[in-house]
Amino acid sequence: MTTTQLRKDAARNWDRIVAVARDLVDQGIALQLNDVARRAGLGVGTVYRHFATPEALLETVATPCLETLAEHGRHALADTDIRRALEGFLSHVVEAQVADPTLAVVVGSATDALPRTTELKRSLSSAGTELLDRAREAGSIRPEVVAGDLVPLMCGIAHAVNIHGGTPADRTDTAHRYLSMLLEGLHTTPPSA
Amino acid sequence: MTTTQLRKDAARNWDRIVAVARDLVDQGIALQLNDVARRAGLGVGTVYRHFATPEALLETVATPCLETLAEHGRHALADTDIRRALEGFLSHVVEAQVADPTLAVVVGSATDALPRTTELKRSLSSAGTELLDRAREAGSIRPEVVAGDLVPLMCGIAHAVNIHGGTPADRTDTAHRYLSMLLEGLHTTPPSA
Amino acid sequence: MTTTQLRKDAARNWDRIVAVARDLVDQGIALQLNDVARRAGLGVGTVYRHFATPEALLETVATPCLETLAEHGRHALADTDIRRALEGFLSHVVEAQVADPTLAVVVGSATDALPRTTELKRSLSSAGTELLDRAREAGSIRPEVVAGDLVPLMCGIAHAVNIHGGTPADRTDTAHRYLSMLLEGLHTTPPSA
Amino acid sequence: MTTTQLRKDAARNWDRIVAVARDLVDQGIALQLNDVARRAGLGVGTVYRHFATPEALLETVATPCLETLAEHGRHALADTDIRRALEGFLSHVVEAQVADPTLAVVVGSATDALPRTTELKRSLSSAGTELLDRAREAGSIRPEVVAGDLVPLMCGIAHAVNIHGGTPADRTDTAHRYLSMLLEGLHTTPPSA
DNA sequence: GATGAATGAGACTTCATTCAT
DNA sequence: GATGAATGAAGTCTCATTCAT
Repeated sequence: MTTTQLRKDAARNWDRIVAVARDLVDQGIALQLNDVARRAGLGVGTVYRHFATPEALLETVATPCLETLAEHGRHALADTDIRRALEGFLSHVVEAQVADPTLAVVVGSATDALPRTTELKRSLSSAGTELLDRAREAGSIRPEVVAGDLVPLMCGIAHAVNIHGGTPADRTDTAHRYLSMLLEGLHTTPPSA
Repeated sequence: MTTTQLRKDAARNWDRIVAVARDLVDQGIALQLNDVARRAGLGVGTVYRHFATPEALLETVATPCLETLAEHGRHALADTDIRRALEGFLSHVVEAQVADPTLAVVVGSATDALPRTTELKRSLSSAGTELLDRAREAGSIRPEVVAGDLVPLMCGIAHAVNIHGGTPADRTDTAHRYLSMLLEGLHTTPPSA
Repeated sequence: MTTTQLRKDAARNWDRIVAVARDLVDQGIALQLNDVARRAGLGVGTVYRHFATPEALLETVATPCLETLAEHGRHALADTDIRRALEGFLSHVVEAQVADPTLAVVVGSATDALPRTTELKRSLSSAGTELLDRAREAGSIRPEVVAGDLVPLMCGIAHAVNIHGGTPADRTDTAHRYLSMLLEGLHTTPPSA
Repeated sequence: MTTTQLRKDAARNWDRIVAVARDLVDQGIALQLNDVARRAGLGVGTVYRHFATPEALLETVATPCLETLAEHGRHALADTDIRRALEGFLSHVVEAQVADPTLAVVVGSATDALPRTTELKRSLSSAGTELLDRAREAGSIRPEVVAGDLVPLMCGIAHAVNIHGGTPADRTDTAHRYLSMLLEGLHTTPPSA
């Protein structure tokens, strides 16, 4: 019950808008509320009523992914293998960012349009921080890496993958390669030592 | 003498346009030729005569930095310390990218507006490739890192630094930290081993 | 009722735009959507919403005349006097073209912006073709005149009248004179023989 | 000696400009003095010095054709076969107009940029008038056709041919067909009677 | 709530003409 | 005379947002 219950038709419109927006971002098309409205077969005003700004819509589109990632974070925190926990979590994050163009924007942005976004980003951050701190305390991570570096580094990898380009499968591969390079660098000793 | 030498007044305008553009990009303002013309106190047509597209102007603004980097590349190739050569070169590249917002765009773009840009980017690429190959052959770089990864990774670091934020000095620091993490990951053995 | 019916205010604007455009073409001023918007006291966007291109507006302005001509064509086809039918129809066409500058452009253009225009031009063409074929079969038209000549010849007469100039009344006279010369030439025997 | 003798280099430039302009009009490209200058490898100022307006250049390009036609007019006036004289002259005029896009514009225009153009147009007109008057007096032309109709009718035919379209050869054919239709209409009795 | 017409600032670009060199 | 850089008005078109229906 995060919000007032919408009337049934309003809810249907909300769903259509979000679905259309999801399609657009997946095709790499920038969100324009007019455009979204036209494609959804709705009036512009309706879209504006539901989403005051393009950012709000974008964040709404990104929310399910963020929720999934937050869920992964919670699972990772329950993992007793400290190293595997951190690496698995970061792996999920990078994979998601590479697969979903909205994440890079939302995660990298300093300001949020929706409280829910802020909440989810905080949840992700704190999971990452906790996992990193544990690893650092366990001596498997170099001490100069701090919590505030995680988000930038993940966004950096996503960006590097975008520059590198390729098919979706290539991109996932590249993302894992880059992440593993970075992890090498973060660790005090190579994992395969 | 109908060479590429500009008339004195035209050269003055060219300089003003580039200077204004440089100011704008340093302030993080997107280049718009109309806007540049107004701020430079020139007619729009004048700006268009010198720079057919915003991209051409942006690349012109970036050119001096690219030239400096290319020069560094040539120096690095003359260095007999293979590891120092590569690291020094990458360090310069990342520092420049972090200090100058135009570089990230120009280096990361798949297409160039000016032949000079293409030439410089190629020069940088080949220097990087050569340095990387030498290091790999010397056994100090993991074999899975290939030449095509250098540009994406440098852009990724620049992006990470932008997300991290901070004062210019902070940003330089962060860039070096991130680069050294990456280098750790690229190397077969830690440098301080 | 999401039909093509415009909202009342939108319809009022549509009418104003078309009226302004009609005034302009009657004064021999080329249609420019910006100009039309200014004169109609509307935003440019409004004009663009209604008419994507100057051509679409021009054709809309021409449409009523084309419809009247098409109607004449249908009447002429019902006339049992084959010669009178053809001559009356062409007379109407030439008179209209001379009185309305939009017709020459729309009729003479190889491409149409509006489907309605294409439809009307086709209707006119087929009426003309049918009337001409009947006359040729009746032996009153020289066999070398084919359907594809009608439109060019009508446009040619309109153009000749424009070159000749004069008051509107003069122009109508001239048009009839030129048409009757042409008809003399088309016929196998002079009508007054 | 219609003009002050040009310096040799100026004459060379003049020739180049006219040659380039001729090429352009033959390709159906509108004359723009900037464009002409660029293609001629000359400065805009040079073109402006020689031709104050695009019209002046266009008329200069058309001048040789007009002179040839005027010459034909003089020959026709010497022909004792009155009918052949008129038809031959008009045939030349129409053929020229169809082959050379500049003629339609220059002949159809009410105002001239160059005195030479006015002179040539007058010469053509008077030849046409004289030939027509002779034919009318000889009783072979309907009395209602007056001298002022010749230019409009020739332009009308040229325009009709343009609308009709086709290859250059087609166009010449069409022009002759249309002219012979018109001549049928102008004559009191068919020529083949 | 839903609709979509209206708005108008503002970006981009072209081009005829002038004038300093 | 020749050059071509500069000008800037004017046109085209887009789009985020508002508001009457």
